[in-house]
Amino acid sequence: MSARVVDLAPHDAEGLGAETAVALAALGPASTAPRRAIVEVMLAASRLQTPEELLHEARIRAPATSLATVYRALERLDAAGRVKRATLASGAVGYGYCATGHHEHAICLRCGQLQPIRPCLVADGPALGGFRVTSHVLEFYGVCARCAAESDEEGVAG
Amino acid sequence: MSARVVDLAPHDAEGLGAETAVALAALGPASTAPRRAIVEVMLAASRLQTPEELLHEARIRAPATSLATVYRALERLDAAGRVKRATLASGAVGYGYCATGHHEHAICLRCGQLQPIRPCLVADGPALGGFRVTSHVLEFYGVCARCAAESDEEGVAG
DNA sequence: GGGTAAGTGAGAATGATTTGCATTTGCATA
DNA sequence: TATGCAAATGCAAATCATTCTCACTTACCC
Repeated sequence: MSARVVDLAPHDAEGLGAETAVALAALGPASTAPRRAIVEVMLAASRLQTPEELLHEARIRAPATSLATVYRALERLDAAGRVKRATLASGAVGYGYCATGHHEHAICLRCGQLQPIRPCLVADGPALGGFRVTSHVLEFYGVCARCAAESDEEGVAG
Repeated sequence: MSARVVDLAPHDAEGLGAETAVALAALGPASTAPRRAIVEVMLAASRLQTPEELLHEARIRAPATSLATVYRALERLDAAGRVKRATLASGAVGYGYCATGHHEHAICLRCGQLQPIRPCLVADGPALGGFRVTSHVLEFYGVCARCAAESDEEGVAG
């Protein structure tokens, strides 16, 4: 990557409305309360969440939502290439919404923060010795600025 | 990636002996038949294999090997950063040995072929807006040359 | 060769994820 | 606005990869 300047994309509130529509479309033609709730929760979050967490949040908006529906939604969003799944340091599995459809992220293993990287560092196009690339994933794992600051404090304190 | 020339690394038979030692060391101080079998199977394979497949192959070399031991080995190798885990197109989960410790691969979703990319396209070093990178993963998903050729034949035939 | 800690196999347990099915809901049409 | 139908849902049971338990075996150091 040499000295190329790369930024983490800021959380983009403006695009939320349009992206909500995209996500709902990925779930199917019907717009139901549980689907809207799940999609809104995932879009509002800037970090990976467990299915249980998603369920809890979604129930605030649509109380009858069930865990099965959360999984069904994740399955469809995943089929549409819009879901990032990762195992966090705690061992829990987190899911996050991937608005760009490009899978280049910085993932904090401490808090699950999921930040897209822009511009994309890698292109899909080139053939690798006859290998036909259909998609790619670039992930940087580590500790986000906030978690790093917290652990620094702990280090001083303890 | 612009027009940078990148190659898939050829399967490196010469390094197998040394790498076997590295892998066994990652499993612990004792050199047992099941461990040697599992490591040899993983190193000999150029593609992702399911735990069941690994067990089957390992039993050819060490008949008493059990699935639990395969998982135990995978766990330790993973802790050493030497395991690549991916879900294939079939839905099966495949594990492969990652000799370089660098996780830059081309993965064929059809047959599970796992080829390291050299040289690495990405460095761990740079800070992403305060994000401390500890590791990264770059994966190109697609269809390897052989599977592509096969599906072309099918296309002509059918 | 003997002692001991580590490694192992078998099977049970676990827990995330998926599925079946009766019921409910959204949406198009009358 | 009322109605019909297909899609969506909740619940609970089923599935299945993975992990754990424990009695037994093995590798390794002395």
